[in-house]
Amino acid sequence: MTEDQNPLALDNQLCFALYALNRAVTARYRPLLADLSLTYPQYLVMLVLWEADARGQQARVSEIGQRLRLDSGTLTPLLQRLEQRGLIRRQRRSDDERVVEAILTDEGRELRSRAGQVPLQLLCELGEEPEQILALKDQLRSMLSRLEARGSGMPSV
Amino acid sequence: MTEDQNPLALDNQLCFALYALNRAVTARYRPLLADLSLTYPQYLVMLVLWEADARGQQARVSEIGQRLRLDSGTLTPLLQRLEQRGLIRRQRRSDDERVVEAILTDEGRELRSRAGQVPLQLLCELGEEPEQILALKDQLRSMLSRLEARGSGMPSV
DNA sequence: GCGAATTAAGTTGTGGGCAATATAATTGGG
DNA sequence: CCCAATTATATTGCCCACAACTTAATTCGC
Repeated sequence: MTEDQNPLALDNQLCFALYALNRAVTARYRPLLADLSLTYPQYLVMLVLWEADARGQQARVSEIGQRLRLDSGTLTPLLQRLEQRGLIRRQRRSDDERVVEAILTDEGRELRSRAGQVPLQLLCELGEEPEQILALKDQLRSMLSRLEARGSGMPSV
Repeated sequence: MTEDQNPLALDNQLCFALYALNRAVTARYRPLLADLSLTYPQYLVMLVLWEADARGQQARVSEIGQRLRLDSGTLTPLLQRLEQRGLIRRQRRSDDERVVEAILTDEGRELRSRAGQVPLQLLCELGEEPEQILALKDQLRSMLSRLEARGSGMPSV
Protein backbone atom coordinates (compact mmCIF):
# COMPACT_ATOMS: atom_id res chain seq x y z
CA MET A 1 0.00 0.00 0.00
CA THR A 2 1.39 3.37 -0.93
CA GLU A 3 1.50 5.82 1.94
CA ASP A 4 -0.83 8.35 0.39
CA GLN A 5 -3.79 6.02 0.41
CA ASN A 6 -3.10 4.40 3.76
CA PRO A 7 -6.13 5.30 5.88
CA LEU A 8 -4.01 5.22 9.04
CA ALA A 9 -1.26 7.52 7.74
CA LEU A 10 -0.98 10.58 9.91
CA ASP A 11 -0.87 12.90 6.94
CA ASN A 12 -4.20 11.56 5.70
CA GLN A 13 -6.07 12.42 8.89
CA LEU A 14 -8.37 15.41 8.74
CA CYS A 15 -8.46 15.24 12.51
CA PHE A 16 -4.73 15.72 12.83
CA ALA A 17 -4.74 18.66 10.43
CA LEU A 18 -7.44 20.25 12.60
CA TYR A 19 -5.63 19.42 15.81
CA ALA A 20 -2.28 20.74 14.65
CA LEU A 21 -3.62 23.91 13.05
CA ASN A 22 -5.76 24.69 16.07
CA ARG A 23 -2.73 24.48 18.31
CA ALA A 24 -0.60 26.53 15.92
CA VAL A 25 -3.20 29.28 15.73
CA THR A 26 -3.67 29.27 19.48
CA ALA A 27 0.08 29.61 19.86
CA ARG A 28 -0.06 32.76 17.72
CA TYR A 29 -2.63 34.24 20.06
CA ARG A 30 -0.64 33.41 23.17
CA PRO A 31 1.82 36.35 23.20
CA LEU A 32 -0.89 38.84 22.20
CA LEU A 33 -3.21 37.61 24.94
CA ALA A 34 -0.40 37.49 27.46
CA ASP A 35 -0.30 41.28 27.19
CA LEU A 36 -3.89 41.23 28.44
CA SER A 37 -3.10 38.53 31.04
CA LEU A 38 -5.57 36.21 29.37
CA THR A 39 -5.27 32.65 28.22
CA TYR A 40 -6.95 31.68 25.00
CA PRO A 41 -10.03 30.03 26.56
CA GLN A 42 -10.34 32.97 28.96
CA TYR A 43 -10.32 35.27 25.91
CA LEU A 44 -13.19 33.30 24.38
CA VAL A 45 -15.18 33.68 27.59
CA MET A 46 -14.50 37.41 27.57
CA LEU A 47 -15.77 37.61 23.98
CA VAL A 48 -19.04 36.09 25.15
CA LEU A 49 -19.25 38.45 28.12
CA TRP A 50 -18.47 41.54 26.03
CA GLU A 51 -21.22 40.57 23.61
CA ALA A 52 -23.72 40.12 26.44
CA ASP A 53 -22.60 43.40 27.99
CA ALA A 54 -23.17 45.24 24.71
CA ARG A 55 -26.79 44.11 24.95
CA GLY A 56 -26.91 45.23 28.58
CA GLN A 57 -27.05 41.64 29.79
CA GLN A 58 -25.12 39.31 32.04
CA ALA A 59 -24.33 35.74 31.12
CA ARG A 60 -25.16 32.67 33.13
CA VAL A 61 -22.54 29.98 33.41
CA SER A 62 -24.77 27.69 31.40
CA GLU A 63 -25.13 30.26 28.61
CA ILE A 64 -21.38 30.67 28.32
CA GLY A 65 -21.15 26.90 28.23
CA GLN A 66 -23.68 26.58 25.43
CA ARG A 67 -21.93 29.21 23.40
CA LEU A 68 -18.43 27.79 23.79
CA ARG A 69 -19.46 24.13 24.13
CA LEU A 70 -17.83 23.88 27.54
CA ASP A 71 -19.22 22.33 30.70
CA SER A 72 -19.14 23.53 34.28
CA GLY A 73 -16.12 21.38 35.06
CA THR A 74 -14.14 23.59 32.70
CA LEU A 75 -15.91 26.88 33.27
CA THR A 76 -16.15 27.00 37.04
CA PRO A 77 -12.40 27.16 37.70
CA LEU A 78 -11.83 29.36 34.64
CA LEU A 79 -14.43 31.88 35.83
CA GLN A 80 -12.95 31.76 39.32
CA ARG A 81 -9.61 32.79 37.84
CA LEU A 82 -11.22 35.63 35.88
CA GLU A 83 -12.87 36.74 39.12
CA GLN A 84 -9.56 36.65 40.99
CA ARG A 85 -8.07 38.87 38.29
CA GLY A 86 -10.87 41.34 38.87
CA LEU A 87 -12.40 41.08 35.38
CA ILE A 88 -15.75 39.66 36.49
CA ARG A 89 -17.91 39.10 39.53
CA ARG A 90 -19.77 35.82 39.98
CA GLN A 91 -23.13 36.25 41.58
CA ARG A 92 -25.91 33.82 42.39
CA ARG A 93 -29.24 35.06 41.17
CA SER A 94 -31.53 35.87 44.05
CA ASP A 95 -34.68 34.64 42.33
CA ASP A 96 -33.04 31.30 41.50
CA GLU A 97 -30.13 30.44 43.71
CA ARG A 98 -29.01 27.66 41.40
CA VAL A 99 -27.95 30.13 38.73
CA VAL A 100 -24.60 31.92 38.77
CA GLU A 101 -24.13 34.94 36.56
CA ALA A 102 -20.81 36.32 35.39
CA ILE A 103 -20.89 40.11 35.48
CA LEU A 104 -18.17 42.30 33.99
CA THR A 105 -16.39 44.66 36.34
CA ASP A 106 -15.29 48.05 35.07
CA GLU A 107 -11.85 46.58 34.59
CA GLY A 108 -13.32 43.74 32.56
CA ARG A 109 -15.27 46.19 30.45
CA GLU A 110 -12.22 48.34 29.86
CA LEU A 111 -10.16 45.38 28.73
CA ARG A 112 -12.36 45.20 25.65
CA SER A 113 -10.78 48.24 24.05
CA ARG A 114 -7.30 46.80 24.53
CA ALA A 115 -8.47 43.50 23.08
CA GLY A 116 -9.93 45.24 20.05
CA GLN A 117 -6.69 45.04 18.14
CA VAL A 118 -6.12 41.34 18.67
CA PRO A 119 -8.19 40.04 15.72
CA LEU A 120 -6.47 42.34 13.22
CA GLN A 121 -3.03 41.49 14.56
CA LEU A 122 -3.89 37.83 14.20
CA LEU A 123 -5.08 38.31 10.67
CA CYS A 124 -1.66 39.75 9.86
CA GLU A 125 0.09 36.90 11.62
CA LEU A 126 -1.85 34.33 9.65
CA GLY A 127 -0.85 36.06 6.43
CA GLU A 128 -3.82 34.85 4.46
CA GLU A 129 -6.28 36.68 2.31
CA PRO A 130 -9.19 37.86 4.47
CA GLU A 131 -11.58 36.31 1.97
CA GLN A 132 -9.96 32.94 2.36
CA ILE A 133 -10.06 33.25 6.14
CA LEU A 134 -13.75 34.05 5.95
CA ALA A 135 -14.45 31.17 3.60
CA LEU A 136 -12.53 28.71 5.73
CA LYS A 137 -14.25 29.92 8.88
CA ASP A 138 -17.68 29.42 7.28
CA GLN A 139 -16.68 25.97 6.10
CA LEU A 140 -15.59 24.97 9.60
CA ARG A 141 -18.71 26.45 11.13
CA SER A 142 -21.05 24.66 8.78
CA MET A 143 -19.27 21.39 9.38
CA LEU A 144 -19.65 21.97 13.10
CA SER A 145 -23.38 22.61 12.77
CA ARG A 146 -23.90 19.49 10.70
CA LEU A 147 -21.93 17.50 13.24
CA GLU A 148 -23.93 18.89 16.12
CA ALA A 149 -27.21 18.40 14.28
CA ARG A 150 -26.48 14.72 13.82
CA GLY A 151 -26.37 14.28 17.56
CA SER A 152 -24.30 11.53 19.04
CA GLY A 153 -24.40 9.48 15.88
CA MET A 154 -26.35 6.72 17.57
CA PRO A 155 -29.50 5.40 15.93
CA SER A 156 -32.47 7.33 17.29
CA VAL A 157 -33.44 6.05 20.72
CA MET B 1 -21.83 48.45 14.59
CA THR B 2 -23.77 45.48 13.30
CA GLU B 3 -22.77 42.20 14.85
CA ASP B 4 -21.60 40.60 11.66
CA GLN B 5 -18.77 43.00 11.14
CA ASN B 6 -17.72 43.32 14.77
CA PRO B 7 -14.16 41.99 14.83
CA LEU B 8 -14.61 40.78 18.41
CA ALA B 9 -17.85 38.87 17.79
CA LEU B 10 -17.36 35.22 18.64
CA ASP B 11 -19.01 34.08 15.43
CA ASN B 12 -16.50 36.04 13.38
CA GLN B 13 -13.46 34.30 14.84
CA LEU B 14 -11.73 31.75 12.67
CA CYS B 15 -9.93 30.63 15.78
CA PHE B 16 -13.16 29.72 17.56
CA ALA B 17 -14.46 27.81 14.57
CA LEU B 18 -11.23 25.81 14.58
CA TYR B 19 -11.31 25.31 18.34
CA ALA B 20 -14.93 24.21 18.43
CA LEU B 21 -14.72 21.90 15.41
CA ASN B 22 -11.53 20.32 16.66
CA ARG B 23 -13.18 19.46 19.96
CA ALA B 24 -16.33 18.22 18.26
CA VAL B 25 -14.34 15.92 15.98
CA THR B 26 -12.22 14.68 18.86
CA ALA B 27 -15.42 13.92 20.75
CA ARG B 28 -16.53 11.72 17.85
CA TYR B 29 -13.32 9.76 18.11
CA ARG B 30 -13.60 9.28 21.85
CA PRO B 31 -16.01 6.34 21.99
CA LEU B 32 -14.29 4.57 19.08
CA LEU B 33 -10.89 4.96 20.69
CA ALA B 34 -12.23 3.98 24.09
CA ASP B 35 -12.78 0.53 22.60
CA LEU B 36 -9.03 0.43 22.01
CA SER B 37 -8.32 1.96 25.45
CA LEU B 38 -6.65 4.92 23.74
CA THR B 39 -7.13 8.62 24.16
CA TYR B 40 -7.00 10.77 21.09
CA PRO B 41 -3.42 12.03 21.55
CA GLN B 42 -2.34 8.48 22.34
CA TYR B 43 -3.94 7.40 19.07
CA LEU B 44 -1.91 10.00 17.18
CA VAL B 45 1.27 8.71 18.78
CA MET B 46 0.33 5.18 17.78
CA LEU B 47 -0.20 6.33 14.17
CA VAL B 48 3.38 7.63 14.18
CA LEU B 49 4.69 4.41 15.70
CA TRP B 50 2.77 2.18 13.28
CA GLU B 51 4.20 4.17 10.37
CA ALA B 52 7.73 3.82 11.71
CA ASP B 53 7.15 0.13 12.35
CA ALA B 54 5.99 -0.40 8.76
CA ARG B 55 9.42 0.89 7.70
CA GLY B 56 11.06 -1.42 10.23
CA GLN B 57 12.06 1.51 12.42
CA GLN B 58 11.58 2.76 15.93
CA ALA B 59 10.76 6.34 16.76
CA ARG B 60 12.71 8.56 19.10
CA VAL B 61 10.76 10.75 21.48
CA SER B 62 12.00 13.80 19.61
CA GLU B 63 10.84 12.40 16.28
CA ILE B 64 7.34 11.79 17.60
CA GLY B 65 7.44 15.32 18.95
CA GLN B 66 8.44 16.81 15.61
CA ARG B 67 5.75 14.91 13.82
CA LEU B 68 2.94 15.82 16.23
CA ARG B 69 4.33 19.19 17.31
CA LEU B 70 4.45 18.10 20.93
CA ASP B 71 7.25 18.56 23.44
CA SER B 72 8.73 16.19 25.97
CA GLY B 73 6.59 17.66 28.73
CA THR B 74 3.56 16.25 26.95
CA LEU B 75 5.12 13.13 25.46
CA THR B 76 7.05 11.72 28.39
CA PRO B 77 4.02 11.02 30.59
CA LEU B 78 1.91 9.98 27.59
CA LEU B 79 4.52 7.45 26.49
CA GLN B 80 4.81 6.21 30.07
CA ARG B 81 1.09 5.48 30.03
CA LEU B 82 1.37 3.66 26.70
CA GLU B 83 4.19 1.64 28.22
CA GLN B 84 2.12 0.80 31.30
CA ARG B 85 -0.62 -0.47 29.01
CA GLY B 86 1.89 -2.71 27.33
CA LEU B 87 1.68 -1.15 23.87
CA ILE B 88 5.28 0.06 23.74
CA ARG B 89 8.62 -0.29 25.42
CA ARG B 90 10.77 2.78 26.08
CA GLN B 91 14.43 2.11 25.69
CA ARG B 92 17.49 4.32 25.90
CA ARG B 93 19.74 3.89 22.93
CA SER B 94 23.04 2.32 23.90
CA ASP B 95 25.10 4.36 21.45
CA ASP B 96 23.57 7.61 22.69
CA GLU B 97 22.14 7.42 26.15
CA ARG B 98 20.33 10.73 25.75
CA VAL B 99 17.94 9.23 23.23
CA VAL B 100 14.85 7.26 24.21
CA GLU B 101 13.16 5.17 21.57
CA ALA B 102 9.56 4.01 21.66
CA ILE B 103 9.33 0.44 20.41
CA LEU B 104 6.06 -1.31 19.67
CA THR B 105 5.34 -4.47 21.61
CA ASP B 106 3.48 -7.29 19.90
CA GLU B 107 0.34 -6.04 21.58
CA GLY B 108 0.97 -2.55 20.24
CA ARG B 109 1.52 -3.94 16.75
CA GLU B 110 -1.64 -6.02 16.92
CA LEU B 111 -3.71 -3.04 17.96
CA ARG B 112 -3.14 -1.61 14.49
CA SER B 113 -5.54 -4.01 12.85
CA ARG B 114 -8.28 -3.15 15.32
CA ALA B 115 -7.60 0.55 14.75
CA GLY B 116 -7.81 0.10 11.00
CA GLN B 117 -11.55 0.66 10.98
CA VAL B 118 -11.48 3.90 12.93
CA PRO B 119 -10.86 6.29 10.01
CA LEU B 120 -13.72 4.87 7.95
CA GLN B 121 -16.10 4.93 10.90
CA LEU B 122 -15.17 8.54 11.47
CA LEU B 123 -15.76 9.40 7.86
CA CYS B 124 -19.27 8.05 8.24
CA GLU B 125 -19.79 9.97 11.47
CA LEU B 126 -18.73 13.19 9.84
CA GLY B 127 -21.21 12.61 7.07
CA GLU B 128 -19.35 14.69 4.51
CA GLU B 129 -18.31 13.92 0.99
CA PRO B 130 -14.86 12.32 1.05
CA GLU B 131 -13.72 14.83 -1.56
CA GLN B 132 -14.68 17.72 0.68
CA ILE B 133 -12.92 16.13 3.61
CA LEU B 134 -9.81 15.74 1.52
CA ALA B 135 -9.99 19.32 0.27
CA LEU B 136 -10.52 20.72 3.74
CA LYS B 137 -7.69 18.64 5.12
CA ASP B 138 -5.31 19.95 2.44
CA GLN B 139 -6.42 23.50 3.10
CA LEU B 140 -5.73 23.12 6.82
CA ARG B 141 -2.39 21.49 6.14
CA SER B 142 -1.22 24.17 3.78
CA MET B 143 -2.26 26.86 6.20
CA LEU B 144 -0.29 25.08 8.90
CA SER B 145 2.82 24.90 6.70
CA ARG B 146 2.63 28.58 5.87
CA LEU B 147 2.17 29.41 9.52
CA GLU B 148 5.14 27.29 10.51
CA ALA B 149 7.26 28.65 7.67
CA ARG B 150 6.72 32.20 8.90
CA GLY B 151 8.34 31.30 12.18
CA SER B 152 7.37 33.18 15.28
CA GLY B 153 6.18 36.18 13.33
CA MET B 154 8.92 38.37 14.78
CA PRO B 155 11.05 40.46 12.44
CA SER B 156 14.18 38.51 11.57
CA VAL B 157 16.62 38.62 14.47
C1' DG C 1 41.83 15.37 26.56
C1' DC C 2 39.14 18.98 28.86
C1' DG C 3 35.65 22.18 29.68
C1' DA C 4 31.95 24.89 27.60
C1' DA C 5 28.14 24.60 24.68
C1' DT C 6 24.67 21.83 22.85
C1' DT C 7 21.25 18.24 22.69
C1' DA C 8 17.67 14.92 24.57
C1' DA C 9 14.58 13.74 27.77
C1' DG C 10 12.52 14.34 32.26
C1' DT C 11 10.33 17.27 36.02
C1' DT C 12 7.38 20.79 37.94
C1' DG C 13 3.68 23.82 37.97
C1' DT C 14 -0.37 26.06 35.79
C1' DG C 15 -4.44 25.89 33.16
C1' DG C 16 -7.68 23.41 30.02
C1' DG C 17 -11.27 19.63 28.77
C1' DC C 18 -14.18 16.17 30.22
C1' DA C 19 -16.42 12.16 32.66
C1' DA C 20 -18.51 11.01 36.81
C1' DT C 21 -20.37 12.40 40.79
C1' DA C 22 -22.06 15.60 44.46
C1' DT C 23 -24.73 19.37 46.30
C1' DA C 24 -28.27 22.32 46.47
C1' DA C 25 -32.39 24.74 44.63
C1' DT C 26 -36.55 24.41 42.06
C1' DT C 27 -40.42 22.15 39.88
C1' DG C 28 -44.11 18.98 39.40
C1' DG C 29 -47.21 15.12 40.55
C1' DG C 30 -49.96 13.06 43.78
C1' DC D 1 -48.00 19.92 51.23
C1' DC D 2 -44.48 16.57 50.42
C1' DC D 3 -41.41 13.89 48.03
C1' DA D 4 -39.40 12.52 43.64
C1' DA D 5 -37.50 14.24 39.49
C1' DT D 6 -35.17 17.87 37.32
C1' DT D 7 -31.97 21.69 36.83
C1' DA D 8 -27.64 24.47 37.71
C1' DT D 9 -23.35 24.65 39.35
C1' DA D 10 -19.44 22.71 41.85
C1' DT D 11 -16.04 19.01 42.89
C1' DT D 12 -12.86 15.25 41.92
C1' DG D 13 -9.82 12.81 39.19
C1' DC D 14 -7.45 11.86 34.96
C1' DC D 15 -5.13 13.28 30.91
C1' DC D 16 -3.29 16.75 27.81
C1' DA D 17 -0.50 21.19 26.48
C1' DC D 18 3.06 24.13 27.43
C1' DA D 19 6.53 27.18 29.83
C1' DA D 20 10.43 27.02 32.64
C1' DC D 21 13.80 24.48 34.49
C1' DT D 22 16.79 20.30 35.56
C1' DT D 23 19.69 16.40 34.59
C1' DA D 24 22.59 13.84 32.01
C1' DA D 25 25.05 12.65 27.74
C1' DT D 26 27.42 14.14 23.72
C1' DT D 27 29.95 17.33 20.78
C1' DC D 28 33.07 20.90 19.73
C1' DG D 29 36.84 24.23 20.18
C1' DC D 30 40.97 24.63 21.77
